[in-house]
Amino acid sequence: MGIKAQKSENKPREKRILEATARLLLRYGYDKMTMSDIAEEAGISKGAIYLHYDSKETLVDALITRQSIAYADDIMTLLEQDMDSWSFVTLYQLAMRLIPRYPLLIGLIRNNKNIFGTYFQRTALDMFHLKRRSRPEFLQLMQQAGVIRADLDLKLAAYTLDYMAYGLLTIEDIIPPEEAPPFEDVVNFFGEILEKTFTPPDGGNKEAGKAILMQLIAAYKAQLVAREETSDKE
Amino acid sequence: MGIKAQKSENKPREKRILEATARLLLRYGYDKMTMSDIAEEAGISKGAIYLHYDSKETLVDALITRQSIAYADDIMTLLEQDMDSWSFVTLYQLAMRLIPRYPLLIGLIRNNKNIFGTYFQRTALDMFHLKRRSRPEFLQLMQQAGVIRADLDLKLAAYTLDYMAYGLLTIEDIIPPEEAPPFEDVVNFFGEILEKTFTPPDGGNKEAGKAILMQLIAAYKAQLVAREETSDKE
DNA sequence: ATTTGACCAGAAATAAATAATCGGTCAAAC
DNA sequence: GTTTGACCGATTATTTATTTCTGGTCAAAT
Repeated sequence: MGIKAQKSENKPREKRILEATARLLLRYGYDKMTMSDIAEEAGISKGAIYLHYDSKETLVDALITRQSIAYADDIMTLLEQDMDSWSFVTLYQLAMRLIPRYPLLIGLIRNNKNIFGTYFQRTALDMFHLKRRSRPEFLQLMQQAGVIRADLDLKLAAYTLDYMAYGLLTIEDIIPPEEAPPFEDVVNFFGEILEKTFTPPDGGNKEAGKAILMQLIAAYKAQLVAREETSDKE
Repeated sequence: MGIKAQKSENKPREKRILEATARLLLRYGYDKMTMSDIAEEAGISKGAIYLHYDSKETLVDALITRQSIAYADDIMTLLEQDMDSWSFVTLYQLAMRLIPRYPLLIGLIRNNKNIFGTYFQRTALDMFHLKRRSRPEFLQLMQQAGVIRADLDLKLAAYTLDYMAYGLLTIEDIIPPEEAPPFEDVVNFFGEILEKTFTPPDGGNKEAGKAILMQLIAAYKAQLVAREETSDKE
């Protein structure tokens, strides 16, 4: 494992391949998008793609990993900006506010067959951290730090966060976006709900909570980066 | 319109047809379920079905209407029982608590193609009140009665109720039910969230709110019954 | 008056044969 | 060392012909 011929180090080209793939995935979907399409969109030859990735599948794997990292980065950046007004809720609010920047990740979470088609049958989905849900263990750390109400059942809280987030991402199947209130407002109210329901009245030790949080996100990102670096097949 | 040959008044048989249809819809789905299947399951001949319904489509229309009425009845019954401990939230909590009794209605709300298949292409979906979402106008009445916080943006509130309910009904696509907390707990917590977020601190005039509510549900049910009675095609 | 089930035409499924496409390779070009 | 694109086997799509099935009807039976 890992002694496969190493891949090209031509980073700019790699980036263009990934960007082309992202565009075409959204436009055509996994099954209709051909490797030739990608090459053309990226302005290179088909063979060049295989200088970077072993297969169509691993290419999409890499794209997803890349976007997950970017998403985590986005969240961390804005979390740091929000240093002063931070609460436990900020993380979830940011996660919702920023996810529209990554329609592919939305497609992943939603199991959008239009976008991913047979890719879902080929790849072990749960390898992606994204597919995993809010972990009660994480909430427990937050609770111990005092930024989540002590009397909250954490499995219930995690489940609630999950279905709210999922509902927010899928409700467009029922309500056309043009009938929806501004997304910004929806996310703000979402945060208000969490604040009123999950946060203890006194607010808890916000600094401690935030420290733990940043640590966890950094660990998560490190995990993603590690996967990106061992992207050669076994 | 309406001068079509009137249908059989054999109510017990009608009921058995509808029950058979409900079972087979869930087992086979609309497209795989044949009229002969239904006849056999109901223990009658195929022709007998057409003594009650003009087509497969109107049969399913009728079934949905029937179940919608039953659902509304269930809610009203339990609302009346809850006379004393009532709050604005009770309605939504009951609606969620009772909906699992009506898997077909869940399928409708979710646009479950497994169950309804091509039926969705044939029928104007929005004829079903169920498909319509929380109406801000309804919330406005509740707000005027004082059982909803005065400072709440009602379009936002309606949208939030919608995506929460939708998320609750669809999250099983992501989280297998056996990993979920007891549904009863989830619904209770759902109610707690609404209570904390939507209800004014003083609780408002609950009697007034409840009176309006019962009136609206009765009107809704009357509308459904009316449709059931004019179920002959134009 | 009711109820049935054989029957019909159109729709849908199946099968077979053929054509087109695509993921991936690698000798040749650069 | 890099990059390319013609090429290959396998999968997938298209076409055509054939068969089966199904929603709906109605003359006959009850």
